[in-house]
Amino acid sequence: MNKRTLIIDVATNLFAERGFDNTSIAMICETANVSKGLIFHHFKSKNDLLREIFSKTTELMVEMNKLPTSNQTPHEELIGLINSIFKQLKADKMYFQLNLNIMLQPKTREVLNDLIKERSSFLLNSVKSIFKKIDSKNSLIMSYMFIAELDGVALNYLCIFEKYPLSKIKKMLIEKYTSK
Amino acid sequence: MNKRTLIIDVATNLFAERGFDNTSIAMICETANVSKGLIFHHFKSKNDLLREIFSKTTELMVEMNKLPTSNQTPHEELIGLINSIFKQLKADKMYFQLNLNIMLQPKTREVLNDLIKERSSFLLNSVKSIFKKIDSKNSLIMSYMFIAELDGVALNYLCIFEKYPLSKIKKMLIEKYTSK
Amino acid sequence: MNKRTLIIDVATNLFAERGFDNTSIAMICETANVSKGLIFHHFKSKNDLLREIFSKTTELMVEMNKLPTSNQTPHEELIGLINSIFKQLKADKMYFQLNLNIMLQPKTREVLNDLIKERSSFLLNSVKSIFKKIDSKNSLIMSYMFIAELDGVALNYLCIFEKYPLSKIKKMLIEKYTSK
Amino acid sequence: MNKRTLIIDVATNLFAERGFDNTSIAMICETANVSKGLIFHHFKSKNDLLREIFSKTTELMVEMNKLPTSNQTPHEELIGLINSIFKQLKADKMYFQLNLNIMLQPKTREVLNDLIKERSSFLLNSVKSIFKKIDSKNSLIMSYMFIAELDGVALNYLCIFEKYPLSKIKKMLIEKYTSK
DNA sequence: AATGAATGAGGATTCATTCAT
DNA sequence: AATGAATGAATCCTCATTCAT
Repeated sequence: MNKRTLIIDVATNLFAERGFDNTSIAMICETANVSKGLIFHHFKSKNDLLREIFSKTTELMVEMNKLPTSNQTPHEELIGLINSIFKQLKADKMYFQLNLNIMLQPKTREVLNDLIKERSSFLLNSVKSIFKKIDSKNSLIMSYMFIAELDGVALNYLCIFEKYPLSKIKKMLIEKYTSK
Repeated sequence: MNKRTLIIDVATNLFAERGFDNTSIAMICETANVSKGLIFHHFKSKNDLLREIFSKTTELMVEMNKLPTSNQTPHEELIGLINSIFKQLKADKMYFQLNLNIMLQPKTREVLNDLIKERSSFLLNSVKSIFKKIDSKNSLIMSYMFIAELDGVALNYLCIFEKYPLSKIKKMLIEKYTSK
Repeated sequence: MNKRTLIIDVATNLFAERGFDNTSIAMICETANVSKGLIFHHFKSKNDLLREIFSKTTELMVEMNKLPTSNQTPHEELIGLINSIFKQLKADKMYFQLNLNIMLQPKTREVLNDLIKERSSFLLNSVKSIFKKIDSKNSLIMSYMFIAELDGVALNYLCIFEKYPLSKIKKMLIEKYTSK
Repeated sequence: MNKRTLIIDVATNLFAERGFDNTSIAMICETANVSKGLIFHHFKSKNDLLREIFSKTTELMVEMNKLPTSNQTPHEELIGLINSIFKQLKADKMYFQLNLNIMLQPKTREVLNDLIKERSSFLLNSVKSIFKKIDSKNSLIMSYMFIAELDGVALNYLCIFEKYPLSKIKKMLIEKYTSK
């Protein structure tokens, strides 16, 4: 594996597990078995490394949204979206936590400002393009609400409640967006 | 004003504006015009100061929930809750951000672990006691969903979207919980 | 018990157990259940407290040497001295360690300089007055040797060897100073 | 000269002159003209630096004991040992004081615990292997006594008496171990 | 005699980053 | 591409001491 990629991988995991501020370059070096020099050879700074990681995730999200949904009804599309998000939520807890984390911390927020805007407007548009087919007049507000629901569930599941009834919540959401 | 209280006040503001990790003790001292020693005289550590701040907020939330709602229908109670939360959300943006922030960062999360559990279970029970009067069978899951919606809105409003249609969202939520 | 005495007692124990530098005034306060102010009311400084403690020990040693030995031979006197020192060595390990400790550390050494000289010359004279009765010509050098032996045994017993054959060493010394 | 070695050298001198606790990292930096960072780049901690220094001394002692003594009688070996120790005692007063000092202070003692045991058992065995050739039955106790005498003399010379008759003491010891 | 708030200097350690090789 | 020595500012925290009450 390419050492540059290795560094990104290791850093992503450590940032997710320990937080950005609480992960030192030295720690990344030890875990990845590379020298400090190499990290600064590949990335301009620690912030730069974070930006790269954030971008990668955005790219992945964009990619996922390109999947063909041509012969699905908008409702089916929403269900598909819900399913895939809940699946990931379970699989990559840490990863989600990292993404919330760095968007909420003032310091990292500033560093990622442009990338956050870019990603969130992409997300909003993706969802809106589905809701438009259902109710073109209220599509914007319904998209905001849809995203809020999913983010809220993620937040509560990941960081607040101990025994979160994730599947029941999912069922409830699916029902809601099937019938409506 | 008591210097101890002053320190808490100043620290709360700085933590909210700059994040916990990115606020040094020195910065708190300068802002509050007290010596470093005094902070450690009153608080065992920086973490301890954070815990005190977090606890204070919880106390405030508990206090707010004690307000008499005896002659309200459960639906009216929910509307009241939504209204008060949206009002605060607008008034104390930074404060909400701090609370999300420290619950999401692994390091602070660990420090506050017990207090987070305590607060969230109190919150869940408060909401559940309202939903029980509406639909006792599904009260738990409906409470989780209600909290997720509010948290999601807060998250999106505070940290993700730039021009968030907060009042429209509020109206939508109130409608939802009025009719049902 | 007088609080002044209490402070001396507590400080002595802590200094012995943890070393002078590694014992903070705060720690003494907690252990003795007195305020910081009180310590500085009774003692000019931490160093002053140490001097008082050191002096107390010297006084004790002087006191012990006043015991009547009128009808003993000089050899019997030496045996008595050896016995009493070994007895104390076993009983007050920590206390001996403290005394060695503060005489060896440059910082505390300086603080106690005059008191150390005072004590050691008293000790030397005490021992010499015994040896004079045995061999007046070599009494000085024999006294130095005698003290070195006892100090060396104490040092090795207290701080260096794990299973020190203290009683065998004692027997050997007693034999040596009986026959000669 | 290698900077790592320089740091060890400077630290050794300062620890000896001022005591471990009373020597700050900053002081070492100034004296050695290196940055604080470099010290922590080469040594995990201040304690780690102390351990390294202590180990070095032990190594030196082990090395010295490897000198060929094949055609010497055991008595000659003892005399040689006494001579070399008294020579060093005069030459490296500070160094000896440091070694006594750190073994007596509870805090440093704990840090060096394993190394102290290692060194002292090596020393005991070295001496014992000589005494075995003289009096195999009492070799252990005689070794303990021999070490106690030397340590006691060192202690008294270095830290207690002002005008110590070192050469007379040495002569006395040599006589004792020649005739016996 | 006794308290505890308040200070400020100094402590070890961490860390992102640079640079010569 | 890769190393690791070297830096210096910043960080949390400790501590003896003072002072008003």
